[in-house]
Amino acid sequence: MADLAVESGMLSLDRAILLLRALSSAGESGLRLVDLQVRTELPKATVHRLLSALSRHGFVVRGTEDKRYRIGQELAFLALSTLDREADLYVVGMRSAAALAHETGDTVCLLARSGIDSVCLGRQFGSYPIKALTINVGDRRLLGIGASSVAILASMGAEECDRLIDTNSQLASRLGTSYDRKRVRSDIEEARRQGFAFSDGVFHVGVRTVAVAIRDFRGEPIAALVVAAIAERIPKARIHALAQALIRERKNIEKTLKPAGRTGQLRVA
Amino acid sequence: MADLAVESGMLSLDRAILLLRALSSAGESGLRLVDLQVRTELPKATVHRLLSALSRHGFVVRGTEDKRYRIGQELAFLALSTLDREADLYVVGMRSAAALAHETGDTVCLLARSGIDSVCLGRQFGSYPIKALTINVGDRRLLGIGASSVAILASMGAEECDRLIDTNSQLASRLGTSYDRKRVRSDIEEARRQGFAFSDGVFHVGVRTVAVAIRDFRGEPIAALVVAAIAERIPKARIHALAQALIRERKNIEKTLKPAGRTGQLRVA
DNA sequence: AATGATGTTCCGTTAAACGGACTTTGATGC
DNA sequence: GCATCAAAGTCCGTTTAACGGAACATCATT
Repeated sequence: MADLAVESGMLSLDRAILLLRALSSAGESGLRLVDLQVRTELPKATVHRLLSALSRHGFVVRGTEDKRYRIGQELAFLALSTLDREADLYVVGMRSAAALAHETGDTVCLLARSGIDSVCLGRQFGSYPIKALTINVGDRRLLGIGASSVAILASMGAEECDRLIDTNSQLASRLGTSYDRKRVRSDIEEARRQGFAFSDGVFHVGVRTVAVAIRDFRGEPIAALVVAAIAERIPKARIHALAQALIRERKNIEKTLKPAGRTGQLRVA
Repeated sequence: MADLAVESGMLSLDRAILLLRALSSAGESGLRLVDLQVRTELPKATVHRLLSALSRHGFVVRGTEDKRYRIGQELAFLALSTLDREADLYVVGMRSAAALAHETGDTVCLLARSGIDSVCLGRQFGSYPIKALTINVGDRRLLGIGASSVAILASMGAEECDRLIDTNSQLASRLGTSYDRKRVRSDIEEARRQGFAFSDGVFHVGVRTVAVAIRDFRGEPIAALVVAAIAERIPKARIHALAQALIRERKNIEKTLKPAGRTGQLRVA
């Protein structure tokens, strides 16, 4: 299973969560049993058994017409109770995102790290009429793809970073999507040197993005802020100004998050 | 474990979810290991083992200061991908809730059924200056407590209804909270006769509520709409008018939900 | 320092998950 | 209609990994 799972014990749970992650990445379109087989490298019977169990609890649902598996409502129901906690990543992050969107005129996204990928928590649009809609709320992307996840990789420990690149490139090759290790590594180098990540059309041609990672009190990256716009809006000369603005907001966020007693919680309201 | 778990196989997963449910009900304040022991009637070692596994994945977190367990962010991250689907319970339900709040001037909530309890999905306030804040978004309540969950119980099959009353009263007694089976049963009778549920100060004294259940295409109750206000606002004479309005919206919702191909999904936006 | 309550780890037992092989379903083509 | 293939679902003997009682550790309380 290419050690996508975490270390020790509670195997069935690990696998169940592996499936949920895969389904979550697939989003609205859902996945068939085979797809999940490929993605998780689990035997068919196992996938089937786990999906049945997850269905019973409403964590997974099957479409009535197309018989694809999708994330069920129960997950959201359980998560709702976490959605109105204060002083957490979402509230603080989105405040910064809004400020940046207003200031730059471009699209700003807040991403969180989640296992081997990043999730888009929210977006803010600036006033510039051509919006770069690179990512939707809830979208997941393997760490390594896009400036924001490069920024996240760049600010974590080298071992973990390497492990993730390995895992993700294997997974990507299994899925037939592209994941150029060398390129990812050099992007990370670059990001470490510069203090921010920059990407030019890796995901959508003609779109440039600048990103910084946000770290928790231990220094571990937990999220990222990214500004996106069409290439013409982000000429070389502007990159640094954007980076500065991002770094400023990063500082704000980290300062606000620091004294939080409990681990930062997501808020969507 | 008082058969809180569902039938067959995948025991560890069932138990893990049992824990998540308990933690979700507890909300912001979290729970200690012992509390979870009591709530789930699982042996200490088992609870501990499961919690460790859930922590590893971020489904559960422990406060850094107080060492209580709470629902982690990962659940919300996975659920985010379901949050922007169209034509689903949340969108449709909240539209009705808004209409009712506007029309009645009172507080209207949309609840969904989730296992042995109901979850508040959203609220809408009317113009009347004294708001009945009986429940917050994400709050869970055992089915049987409050008009909305009585409405839900009243429109499900008798066997399932009985089973739930048993399970919930046992659970309530374990937790030391009140759950009067006889009363619940007679409330349900009443609701069946009337076609809506009414309650007077069961949860908060001085607050009256009127509720109807919302059923899916199979006729199974999946949600409820409830109007809440201080007792003076809901004299006998007004109950029927409120019920009529609720029933009207219930029809709207059920009609809209019916043709939906995929199972209704939650949307929070 | 002692007591009680809560949290964590150990480890032998055994039931429960595992997964290879087989069966069923259903779509596509001749 | 029948044949063919892919995907989904089921069976069941094997073995592993979850289970949980008990011992140990930690923390709070007086």
